[in-house]
Amino acid sequence: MSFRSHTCGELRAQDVGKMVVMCGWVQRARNMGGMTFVDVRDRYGITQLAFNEGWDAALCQEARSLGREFVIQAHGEVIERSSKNAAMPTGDIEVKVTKLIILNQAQTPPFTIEDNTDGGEDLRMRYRYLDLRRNPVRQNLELRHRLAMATRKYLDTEGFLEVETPVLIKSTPEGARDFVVPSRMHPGQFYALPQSPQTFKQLLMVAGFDRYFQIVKCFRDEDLRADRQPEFTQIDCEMAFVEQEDILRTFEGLVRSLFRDVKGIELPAFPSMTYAEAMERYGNDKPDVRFGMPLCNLTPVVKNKGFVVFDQAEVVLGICVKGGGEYTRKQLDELTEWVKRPQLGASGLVYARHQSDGVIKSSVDKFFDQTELERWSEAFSSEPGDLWLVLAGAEVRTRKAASELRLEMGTRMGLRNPDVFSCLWVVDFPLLEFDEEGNRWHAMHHPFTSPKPEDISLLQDRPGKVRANAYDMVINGVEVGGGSIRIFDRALQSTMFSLLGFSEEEANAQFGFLLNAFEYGAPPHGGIAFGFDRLCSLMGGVETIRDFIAFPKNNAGRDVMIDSPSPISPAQLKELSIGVSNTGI
RNA sequence: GGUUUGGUAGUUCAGCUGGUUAGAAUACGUGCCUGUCACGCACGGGGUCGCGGGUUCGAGUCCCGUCCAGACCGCCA
Repeated sequence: MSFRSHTCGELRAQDVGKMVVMCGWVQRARNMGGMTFVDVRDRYGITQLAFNEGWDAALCQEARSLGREFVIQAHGEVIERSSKNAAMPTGDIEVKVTKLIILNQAQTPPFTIEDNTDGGEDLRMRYRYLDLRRNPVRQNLELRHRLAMATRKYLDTEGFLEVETPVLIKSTPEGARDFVVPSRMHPGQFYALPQSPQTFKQLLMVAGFDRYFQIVKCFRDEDLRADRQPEFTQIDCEMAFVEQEDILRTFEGLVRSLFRDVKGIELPAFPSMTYAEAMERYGNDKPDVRFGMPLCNLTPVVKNKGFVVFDQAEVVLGICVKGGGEYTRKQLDELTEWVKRPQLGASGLVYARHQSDGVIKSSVDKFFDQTELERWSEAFSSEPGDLWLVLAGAEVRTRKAASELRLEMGTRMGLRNPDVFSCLWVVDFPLLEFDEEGNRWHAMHHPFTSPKPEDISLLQDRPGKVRANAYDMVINGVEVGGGSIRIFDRALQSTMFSLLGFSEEEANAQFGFLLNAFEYGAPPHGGIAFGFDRLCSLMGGVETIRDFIAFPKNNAGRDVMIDSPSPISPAQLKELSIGVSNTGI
C-alpha cells in the first residue's frame, strides 16, 4: 500500500469498502466518550476518521491524544456513516481506522486554521505557513496558478515566446527608486533590480523576437499600499510590427480569455475612453464604470451668484446620487467631515436634496433660490429623490476629491459589486507631465513612449499638449495594465531624452545601449504590462494583493516571518567594500 | 516625510467622566459522555494592560515620548 492512497477530499459513497491510507493534518478531534471522531485535512478537503472502543479500545484512546495540526497517517476501511453530513462533500463516508501513525506532533497554533480565522494580520504573516493552510488563502494561490497557466496558454497560442531577462541590471534615475545590490567583485559599484524589463523587451524586438512575454518579478523601492508591494509580478509583453489597435485587440483577447477560462465569464467588448474624457467625467484616469454618477461641472451655472465660496473657486464640481435623497443631516455632516480629511483636503461640502415633491432643499438656500436650483437640476439631469453633493476649489484638488467622493458614494449605494467586471481602455494619455518640484517635464508613462504622430509638431513649443500612443486597461477602477507604442527612431528618442532634461552624455551613459540598438534596424514595436498580483486580487474579489502572494511583505516593506530586511555582518560589509554611516539607531 | 486608527489572557475583543481582586468569547488542560461534525456538560490554569517617562492620594483609563501593526496622503517613469 502506498504512503497515501487517497486525498482528504476525494472519497465518496461509491468508495465504501475500499482499504485506504489517508494523510493530513488534524483539524479537530471530537471525543464522544466511547468513540472519537477526527477530521483530517489536506489541501483537497476534509475526511472524518472514526474510532470506536468497540472496534479497538487502545486505538480509540490513542486518537484522543491527537492535538490540532498533528500530522498523521491513518490506515483503514471506508465505511458509510450512520449519520451523514450533507454540508461536506465527503460527508457520506468515514474511515474506520485500523492503524494510526503520528508522523509529527504540532504545537497548538497561535490562531485557528479555519476559513474565518481569529488571527490578526500580523500574526498570520508571522506564521504564514499556517495561514496558507486555510482554504481562502490557498484558493487565492490556486486562482493565481490558474491565471498564470491560462496566460501562458493564450500567449503561446498567439505565438508569443517567453524569454527571461536579467534581474541584476543597471540603476536609472528616472521613475521609482531602485533596489540596489552591491557588487563584491567591483567595489563601489552596484547592480539595480529591474522596475520592469522595459529596455530588454525592446531589445528583444530589435533582435527580431517579434512577440515576447514574461511573467516576471519587478522591484520598486517605494512606500507600500494594500495594492503595492516592493516586489511584484508583471505579465510583461511586447510586439513588433504593430499599431496601437493590434495591441489593444491582442490583450483585450488575453483578458477576455482569462475571464472565460478561469471565471467562466464572457465579457463584452471593451470600450475606449480618452484620458481627457476620463478626467472630465470621472476626475480620474482609472474610472470605475460599474456605475454612472459622473462629475458634473457646475462652474458656469453657479458662478457670480453672490456665494463667495463658489465665486472664488477655480472649479465647482458636483455629483448626483440617484436615490440618495434619504440621506439624513447627520449622514451629510459625517460626509462633510469625510471630504475634509487631510487626505482629501476639501474645505467643505455643499449638498441638496431633490425632494419627492420636486422642491429642492440645499445647504446654500440663502444664495440660490428654487429657480437657480432648477438650473443645477438640469445640469445634473436630476430627478426627485436624488441627492446632490458639490465641491468647490482649486481644479486639481477638487477634481480629485470629487472623484474620491464619487467612489465613496458608489460604495455606500452598493453600486460596486465585486462580481461585476467593467473593463475599458483609457487611451491618449499626455506624453509628459510637468513636475513643479523639479521644474521639469516627466514622462507620464516612460521615456520610450512615442508621441502621437499628429502631435509631434507640438513637442518643442507646447510639450504639455502632446498626446502619447499610450493606453491603460482599467477594470472596476483598478489599473490592471498599461503600455504604449514605443519610439523606435534614434533621433526621436534623443529628442525625448533632451525634453526630459537629459544631456546627450547622460542619455548615452544611461541608455546608450538602446540608442545604439535603434541604429541597427529597430522595428516599430509596442507593448503592455499587466500587474499580475492586482489582476489576481481583482478576479478574486479582494482589495489587497497580499492575499494573492504566498509570502508578502507588510506595509513597512518587512517580511515579519523571516525578519527581513536585516543587518549584515561587518565581515560581509567589508567584503562588499561598504561602510554603513547611519543605521537609524 | 505626513494624517489617522489600534496595541489589555495563546487569540479576537470589552473595560464609561481615573477608584475594590482587570472581564467575555474562543483556544488550552483535566474529568464525564457511543454518532459527533463550531458536539455537549463540569472544573481548571492563563495578564509586566507594547515600552519609557509624567500628572495624581490613586493610571489599563489622562499627558508626553517611543516602538509595533493597519488604512490613507506624499511617493509609485
